[in-house]
Amino acid sequence: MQLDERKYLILQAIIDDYILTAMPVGSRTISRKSGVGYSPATIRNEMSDLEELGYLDQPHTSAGRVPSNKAYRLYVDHLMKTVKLTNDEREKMHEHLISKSKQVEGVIRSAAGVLSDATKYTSVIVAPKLGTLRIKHVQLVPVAERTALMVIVTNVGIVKDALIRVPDGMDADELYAISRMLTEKLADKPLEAVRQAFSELLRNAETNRKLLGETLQVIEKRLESGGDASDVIVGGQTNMLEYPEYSDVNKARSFLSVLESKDTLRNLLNRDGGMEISIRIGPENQLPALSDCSIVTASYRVGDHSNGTLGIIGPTRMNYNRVISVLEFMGRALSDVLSEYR
Amino acid sequence: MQLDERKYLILQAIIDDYILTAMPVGSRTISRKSGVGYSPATIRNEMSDLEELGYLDQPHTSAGRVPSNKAYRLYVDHLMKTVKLTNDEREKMHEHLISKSKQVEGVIRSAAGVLSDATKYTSVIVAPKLGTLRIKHVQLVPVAERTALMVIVTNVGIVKDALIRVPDGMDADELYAISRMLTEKLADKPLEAVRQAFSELLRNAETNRKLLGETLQVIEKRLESGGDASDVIVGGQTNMLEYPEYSDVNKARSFLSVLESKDTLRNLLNRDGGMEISIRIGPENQLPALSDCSIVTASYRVGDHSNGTLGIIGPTRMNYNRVISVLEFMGRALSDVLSEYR
DNA sequence: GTTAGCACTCGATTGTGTTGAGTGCTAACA
DNA sequence: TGTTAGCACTCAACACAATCGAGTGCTAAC
Repeated sequence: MQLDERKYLILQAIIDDYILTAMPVGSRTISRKSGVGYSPATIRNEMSDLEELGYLDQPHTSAGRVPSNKAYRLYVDHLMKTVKLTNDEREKMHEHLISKSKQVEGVIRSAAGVLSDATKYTSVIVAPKLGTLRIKHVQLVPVAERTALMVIVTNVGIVKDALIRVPDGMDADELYAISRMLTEKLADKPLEAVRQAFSELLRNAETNRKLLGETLQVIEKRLESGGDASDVIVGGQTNMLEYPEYSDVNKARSFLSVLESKDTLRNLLNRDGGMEISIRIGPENQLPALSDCSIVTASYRVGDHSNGTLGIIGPTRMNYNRVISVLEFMGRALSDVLSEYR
Repeated sequence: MQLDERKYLILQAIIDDYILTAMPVGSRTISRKSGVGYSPATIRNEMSDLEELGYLDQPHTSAGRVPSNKAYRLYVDHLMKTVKLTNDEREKMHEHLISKSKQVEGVIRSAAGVLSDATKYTSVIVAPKLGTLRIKHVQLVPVAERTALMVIVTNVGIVKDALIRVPDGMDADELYAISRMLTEKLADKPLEAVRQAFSELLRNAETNRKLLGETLQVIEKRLESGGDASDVIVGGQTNMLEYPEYSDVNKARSFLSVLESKDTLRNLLNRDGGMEISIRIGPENQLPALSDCSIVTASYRVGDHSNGTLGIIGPTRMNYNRVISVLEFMGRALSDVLSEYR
C-alpha cells in the first residue's frame, strides 16, 4: 500500500491537531476541518490504512488516533509547512539577547532564557568545546602562600581558571615573568594543542620545570574531563511540566533528572553536523528517559573553528516548525553577538 | 493550659512519626511506641489539648493529627535531640568535596551535590557577595579590534570578567601597562570600595580617562546587579519530587519555578547572621510558593570578611536534625577547603 | 488520673450503571 | 468503484451508592 495525496493530507491534519491538543484525534474532527472535504466514514477508512502502515496508533478501540514516531518523522521531513517569525518577535528576542552582552556566559544564559520563552519548551545550550578555543592570554596570579590562580583567556572571551601550587618562596614578579613567557609561547594555539607546545617548552626550560609540569597537568585534566557543569546551560525546565504528557510526577522526575546531569546533556547535544538543524524524534535519541521527547538542535559559531550547540527538548508532539524557526534565528543571532567583539 | 512533660513527649513522638511517614498520626500509633506508656484514650485526650493549643491540626474528623508550623518551631527550638553524623559519612562527604578542589566553582558545585545527596532534599549555595571580595589582580586582555576582556581575580580565587571597548589603535602593550597600574592601585581593596579608588585614579589620570571610566562603569554595573546567575548553585532539585507533598504536578511546578529564579533564591538565602544555623519554617519565609517548605541555612567563610550561604530547602516535615548536622559539617568543610589555598 | 468500650465520622476503596466519543462494517448511492 | 449514511459495538470516563476501616470524642468504670 502506498501513501497517496489524500493520505498525506489526512495524516498532516491529524498531526497538526494532535500537536495542538494532545488528545487522540477522531475522524469527525478531521472531517470538519476546512480543506478536507470527506465524510467521517471515508476518513475512518484512510485512518485504518494509516494505522496499518504504522503512521497512527490507537490508544484503545474507542479512542481516536495518535501519530506514531514514524509519522512525526514523515511530518518533519516532508509534510511540515514552515512558518516565519514576525519581525516583532525577532526584535524582541534579539533585544533580550544583547542585554547581557558584556559577558559571554551572560549572553548564553540569556539565549537559553529567550529560547525557552519563545518556544515554551526546555532549552539547552552547550558552550563550544574547550579544546577548539585558542589561547589569548595566560596569567598566574598569586592568591596565597604557595598557591596561584592560573587564568586562561581564550579568543572568544571565555575564561577558565584553576588553582595551582607554586614552589615555596616564588614571588609575584617571578610568576609574572612566567605568565608572560607562557602567553608568548601559547598565544593563538588551540587549547588541545597545548600539550605539544608545552612539551617543547619543558624540554628547553631549565628552571621551573615542576611548576610548568603541574600547570600542563591541570590544563590537560580539565580538557579531558570534557567540560564543566557551567558549559551546559538549561532554560525553562519547568515549561515541560505544563504539558499533560508530564502530569505524572514520576515522568516529570525522570525528565528533570536528565536535565540535572550536565554530562548526559552534553553528550546528547554534541553533534558533528554543520549549521543545519538536526531533529531526533522519540527513541531516536538513545536515552530511555527521553523516549517520548524530541530534541531539535542547531549550531552557533564563536571564533573561526569553534561550534557550540543550542537545542530544544520538548514532547514528541512539539511544534516543530516554530521550534526550527526559533532555533535557526537564535543560532544566527547568538553567533553574531558572540562574534561582535572579534 | 500549659505544656507539661507528657505533652512534650507526645508531641515529639507525633512529629517524629510524621516526619517519617507524612501520614496523619493516630493515637494508637503513639501508644504503641516504646517510651510512651499510655493507652490510646489518654493520648487522645492529650492530643485534643495539643490541638486546642495550636500545635496539632486535624485534616478531617476521622484522620489522625498533623503537626502545625507552631509545633515544628517548638520542635527545632526545644524538643529535637541532635544526632551526630558517623565518621564514615563525614569522610565520604569530605572526599567528594575535594574532588574538584582545583576550581572554586567546582568545589561549590560539589558541595551542592553532597548536600542534596546527604539529605535527600534540595540544596542551594550562594557565593559570597562580590562586593566583599578583595581584588588581587586586574588584567585587560585584547580579544579583538577595539575590544578587551577585563579579568578581575579576587583574593579567594573567584574570577570575574567583562568585555570592554577600548579606544581605536590601543595595542597590547598599552593595555598591559594599564593592567599593571590598575592592579597596583586596586590590589587588596574590596570590590565595593572600587568606586573611591577609581575616582581618585580618574582625578590624577591624564590619559585613558575614557577607558578607565568605562572600566569603572562595568565593574559598578556588575556590583549593583547583585550577582550573576552562576553565583547561586542549586543541587538535587528533583529530590523534592520524591516526597508525597509534591505528587501534585502544580505544586511541583511552582516549587521548581522558584529554583529557576536565581535572584529570588539569593534574596531568600542571604542573611546577616553569623555562623549559626538559621531555620525558617513554612510561612516564616515570605514566598507563598514555599509556604510548606522549610529553609535551613548556614554560612561558610572565604577569606577574612566574606561569607557565603549554604542551605537546604525541604518540606516542613523535614528531618531537621540531620539537615542541621549536615549543614554544620559542610559549612566548616567548605570554609576549610576554600581557605586551604590562602 | 487512666482506660475500656462504644457510637460516630468521614475519606478511601470498590462496585455499578450510564454516558458519549469513536470505531468497524454493511449496504446503499452517485 | 469510490463515497457515505446508518448502525451495532467498544471502552474509558464519570457519577453515584455501598462498604470499609482508621481514627475520634465521650462516658462510665477502675
